[in-house]
Amino acid sequence: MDKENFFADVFEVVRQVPAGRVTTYGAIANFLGMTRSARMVGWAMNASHTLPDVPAHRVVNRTGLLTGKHHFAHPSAMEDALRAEGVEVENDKVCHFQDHFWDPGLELL
DNA sequence: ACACTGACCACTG
DNA sequence: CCAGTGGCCAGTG
Repeated sequence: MDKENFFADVFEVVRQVPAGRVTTYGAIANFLGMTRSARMVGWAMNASHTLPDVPAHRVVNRTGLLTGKHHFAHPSAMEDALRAEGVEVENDKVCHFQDHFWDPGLELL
């Protein structure tokens, strides 16, 4: 765990998220021990484009809202990708979010 | 070197 | 129940 590996940690966790599942910034931050730094997690996702296997579209806020959809190549890319994986998205929000929620510290651990 | 911003979350009133 | 405020880390102007 080096100083610069903060992003790598986030990317790695996100990379472990199975298709059809969604996680939250807070869950990742909490898993890394930075519950209060959830903002950093989202900001780290900004560098996710540097890696090919970082499904940022599976990362949403704690309400299941696709907050970062506007940061994708296309605004609809996020919900489109989620729908392609079987995740129901309505009004830029994940339906049955609780059912699709994937906690790294609960299932990954 | 200082200040502001950012794909957020939790607590308090 | 809804609104407001604080906190965290790192990067950029």
